[in-house]
Amino acid sequence: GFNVLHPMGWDAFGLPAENAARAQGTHPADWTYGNIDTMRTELKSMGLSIDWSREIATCHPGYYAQQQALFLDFLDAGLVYRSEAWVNWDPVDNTVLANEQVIDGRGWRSGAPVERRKLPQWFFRITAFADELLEALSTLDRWPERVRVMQENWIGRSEGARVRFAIEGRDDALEVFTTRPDTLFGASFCALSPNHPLTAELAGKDAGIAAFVAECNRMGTSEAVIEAAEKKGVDTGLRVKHPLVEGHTLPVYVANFVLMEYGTGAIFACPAHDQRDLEFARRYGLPVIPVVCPPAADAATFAIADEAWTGDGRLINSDFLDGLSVPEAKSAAIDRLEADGGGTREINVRLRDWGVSRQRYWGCPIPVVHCPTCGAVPLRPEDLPVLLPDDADFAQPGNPLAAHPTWKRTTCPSCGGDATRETDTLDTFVDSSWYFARFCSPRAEVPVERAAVDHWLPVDQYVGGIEHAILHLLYSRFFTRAMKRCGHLGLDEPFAGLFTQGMVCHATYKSADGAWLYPDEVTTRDDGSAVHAATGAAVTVGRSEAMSKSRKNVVVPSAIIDSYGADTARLFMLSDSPPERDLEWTESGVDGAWRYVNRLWRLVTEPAVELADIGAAPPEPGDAAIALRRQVHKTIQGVTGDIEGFRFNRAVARIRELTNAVAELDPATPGAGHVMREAVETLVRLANPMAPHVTEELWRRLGHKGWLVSQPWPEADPALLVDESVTVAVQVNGKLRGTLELPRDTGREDAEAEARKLPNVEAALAGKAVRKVIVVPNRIVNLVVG
RNA sequence: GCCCCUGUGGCGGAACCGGUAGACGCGGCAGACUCAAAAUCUGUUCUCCGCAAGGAGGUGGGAGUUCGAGUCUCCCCGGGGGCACCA
Repeated sequence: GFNVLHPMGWDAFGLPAENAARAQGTHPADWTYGNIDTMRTELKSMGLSIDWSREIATCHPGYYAQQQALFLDFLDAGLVYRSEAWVNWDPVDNTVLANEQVIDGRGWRSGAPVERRKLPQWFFRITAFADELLEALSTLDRWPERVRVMQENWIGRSEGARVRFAIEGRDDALEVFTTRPDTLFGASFCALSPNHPLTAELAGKDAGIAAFVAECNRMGTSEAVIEAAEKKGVDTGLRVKHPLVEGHTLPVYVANFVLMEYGTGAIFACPAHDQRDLEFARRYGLPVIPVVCPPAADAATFAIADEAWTGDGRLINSDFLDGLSVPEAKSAAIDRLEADGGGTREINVRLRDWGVSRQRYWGCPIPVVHCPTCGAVPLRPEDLPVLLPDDADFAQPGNPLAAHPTWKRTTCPSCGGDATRETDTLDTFVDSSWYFARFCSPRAEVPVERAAVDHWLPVDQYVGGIEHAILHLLYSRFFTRAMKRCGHLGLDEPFAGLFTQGMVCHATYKSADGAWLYPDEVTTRDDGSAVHAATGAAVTVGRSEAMSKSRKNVVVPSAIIDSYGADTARLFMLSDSPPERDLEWTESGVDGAWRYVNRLWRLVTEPAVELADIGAAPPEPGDAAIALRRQVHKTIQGVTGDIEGFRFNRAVARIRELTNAVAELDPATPGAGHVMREAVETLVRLANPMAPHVTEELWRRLGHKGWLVSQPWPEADPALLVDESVTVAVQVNGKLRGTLELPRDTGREDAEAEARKLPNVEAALAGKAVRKVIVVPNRIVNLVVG
């Protein structure tokens, strides 16, 4: 009864296609469209009711041309810029690598040591929306809490102050960001990032500093390296003036633990209350002055040993801050700094602007040209699209677009002179950041038709894996806001409801030579050991993990559908595991679903009781028939609620319970034929979303015309949802001693009296005085004895 | 290190708001049908004591709140995930 848009599309640009092209000599487009055809066929065979008329592929010019138009709009709106940035550079493959593609400091493909390089890159100004993106998380009440928390952490807002330290003998000041202005009186030095501009300036004149910076740049950026790295630095010789203590100066170091990417790239250090600062201070013999006294400590004797105190307490050794709590002192210190011009209140975010340049062929070309006189010039909208050349050479390393002999040659839209195209393509996460909007008008000659998106968006129910919690879901939220700013959309949030489903997992198999094996290459012997089916060689069974092509622990849907049918595959996937949890794929589980589908079939085609004709007047039903009717209607209500709440495993369990009850009905019960028809039809209707094919066939066999899927969803009769009698648990001192069948809503006194009559209860009471009686109507009677 | 989630039979998992723990399924065991097997069907299946009726214990461990705790609180342990030299 709902008007539902349920489309499907392909996020089809990206590295795998390009790597396959390099490895197999196929064109990325051929490889990609071939895979799409295979997957479309498999999805269709599952019977997923997808609207294929809206199918899109992000690698199709019809899609990425509109993405280029959006890029130009964003550029106009100031949401795109070009800037130099440090990147991971693979010197063998001649490309930038994402952080995830750098393993132990080496390129994942080439194995070459990765270099840090500064390159001009295109950025989306996602930080312009940092506050909004954080604030609006609280409005996403149909999102999982943990996804909101993850985004909150990722944005990483922290409140603090920007503090200026005037440099002795110079006109400029060193600016630092701190969240602990309360500890300013405990400052014993300042430290610069090795990549700080001032560091670069000093390194030009000081070989010692230059050598230290070079050493830092050689160090990998991997977690393991950082973890093990010691806090090291070098004194610059510069001295800065303490902003709150007249005449007090602090030394300035370059330190390896200060990041250029966060804050101002420089810090002031209070070793007593920051562990890194403490380690650094101990190494270089710098003062450690406690300024926050823990609640349990004595201010007169409190001293720092090996651990910095980062908790709350009262301020000491801090002039006008003495005696204040940490939050009070933070506020008071900033007030003083603002009054003196020594600093300002500042909020910092961890979120960085989104670097979208990739030195890759198989992605959306960036619609910009580089002109020797005009610089980087965006194309005019009428110049779009910029299409990928079909004849790129994948045999050579590096970016095939840059290496193409003619593609990049063009003229400047501004001056008309010779110019070259931008050869970087967009990060594939850009492609997936607005596709949901494109589905509303998939063939439009503009990125989105406003009327269509106003009608359909936001997405009412989004479904995706938890792995998208930060990247895709944050980028899409940014894109929606950016598109709104450019007039394409009228809303801020793309996804009103989000459900994060689990992954399908399977054990992994490895042969003795370390090669991964597909599950169907492996058989299990009677003794439980696994062997290679063809050779009989021993196989190592690894732990179950998410199915992935690289580990070969995959079972292709078509194989299951071929042997069991789509209904069995669907039913199995829904049966056991709640959808947000990972699903362990086992053959035995599939067998169980297969048995159920067959059982349902037999129940309808060979019923134990002849089903009453549709519309025949029912006789006076027997008790068993009445009870089954009640269960039918409770099942309708339960399954409906379970489906709406994404508890598909519970819904399947309820359907199976009703199936069991139907099978147990005594055929001699008066009215059995009528209740059987109602029960069996209800089963077929409730099972239809899970197993559509067999239930449609059964619907016809039950004598109906037309499609079951077009029938309204069954509705429970409220009169049949309440039982006339209820089972009440009877406890003595909270321990179960028996149960009672009582008429619904039996009074407290009557319930207690009945409870006391139970033989077990009498024995348990055994003359003891009942001190207290708790009666929860229709549920429990608890007799408390002294 | 910080943050979040999670822990229930041999296994996947049920259990609304604190009220009969283990629904439903898988697997196992026993039986029916069969020459036999497969398929199917029936019974049984948390642990211990007991012929039985029944009793005792039991939701990672320990405390607490409560008439009553898988569910709430605190501490600890295990598993998973996120962030991380973030100032």
